[in-house]
Amino acid sequence: MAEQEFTTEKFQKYFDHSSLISDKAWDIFVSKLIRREYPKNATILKNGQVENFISFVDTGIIRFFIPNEEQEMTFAFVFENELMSAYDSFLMQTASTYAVQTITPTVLWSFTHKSLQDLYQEVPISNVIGRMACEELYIKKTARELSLLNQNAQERYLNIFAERPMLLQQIPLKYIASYIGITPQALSRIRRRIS
Amino acid sequence: MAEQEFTTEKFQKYFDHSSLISDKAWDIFVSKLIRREYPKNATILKNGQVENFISFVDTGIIRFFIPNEEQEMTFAFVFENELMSAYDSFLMQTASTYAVQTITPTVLWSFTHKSLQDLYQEVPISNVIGRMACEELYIKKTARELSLLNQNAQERYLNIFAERPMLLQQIPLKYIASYIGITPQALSRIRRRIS
DNA sequence: CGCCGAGTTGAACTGAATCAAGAAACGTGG
DNA sequence: CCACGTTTCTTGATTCAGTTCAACTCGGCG
Repeated sequence: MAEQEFTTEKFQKYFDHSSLISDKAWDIFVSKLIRREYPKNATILKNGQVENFISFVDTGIIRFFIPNEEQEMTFAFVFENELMSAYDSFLMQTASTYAVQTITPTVLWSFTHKSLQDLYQEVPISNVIGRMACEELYIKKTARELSLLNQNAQERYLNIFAERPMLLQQIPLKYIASYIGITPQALSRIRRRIS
Repeated sequence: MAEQEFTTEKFQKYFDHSSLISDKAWDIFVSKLIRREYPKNATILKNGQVENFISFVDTGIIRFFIPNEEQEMTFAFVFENELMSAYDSFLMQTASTYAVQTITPTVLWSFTHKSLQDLYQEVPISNVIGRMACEELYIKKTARELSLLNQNAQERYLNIFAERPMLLQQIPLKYIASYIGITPQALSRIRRRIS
């Protein structure tokens, strides 16, 4: 099997820190997993397409953005050991309003929509996957909403910096700027002020 | 049964617009529903408490806010025919970082955390409830994130106004201001400019 | 009747946008 | 491996939306 040439170790650690899931269930999970690999700056999902996957990021950095506006807007980053999906598109199986792209070379372990539905039927405990995806994505969005409401740009930048000091160096400033909600110029000035 | 004195009609319409759910399943659903009623300005959930419910708003307007900061911040409104929960607290069963309060007299139909877990076991289709809650809440948050990122205060106000012209009149301006992310003074000026 | 919170209005200030131009880094082809 | 062009980042000057502080109005309620 293709899967066995690569390790799903990180994936398993992520989902089963408390070892609730039997070996048998794991075998089924893993049999449905698809390994996807991308170089840097590769498009994972175009806006207008329907998201077909919930993916675990084994390696790499990914960004979500809205293109075609006068200037595109990056509104999310996903890092190693996190779940990733254009979740609203995935849930409703409707066209995504945003696009997804790699920033660095990326390896994903993905469930398709169909295989996840199958899993829900076959292996009740696989609900943890759907639930954890929802939890992770929802909690992140809540945190972000609050950050956008009651922090200013500099505070937001310092926060990201505190959480991901080194990863940040791999992300172009203009993406970070639009994520923070300011222009690249403004972010450049903030950076100078800090150092 | 207490439930039968009141009508769960709106609730049923909301969940079953395509009549997928059998009468039998509905009976089980309804048997687990708890009716909760509040006057205006009543506290539904204090920050620090664990959210025990996913609720359907039959009647009323509710706000979510973060208290105890120098000035509290309202970050969400929920209206009639929508689902409502301090969902991150509910999912993880951890203390909520925010509080929930009624703005107008309110009637909720609520599932407890426990009864929802039971339902998942007994009635497979009840997953639609969890999924629809997640969908609704997630999609709302996504829309809001984008609004906070690429609209200014005036655009955000006009949007709410377009979506909920009359409901808005029932919500104190200061709540709307903090929801939009500006001061009441600034919102007052925006209003004048518009009319 | 007077108080109090909510909303309005004004003036000074500030953080970030915009416009513009230069410096540094990056990739591609010769 | 260098030279070139393109993109990214920095810096400056100006403008603007929204904050802050302060005073005043209005409506509801004791």
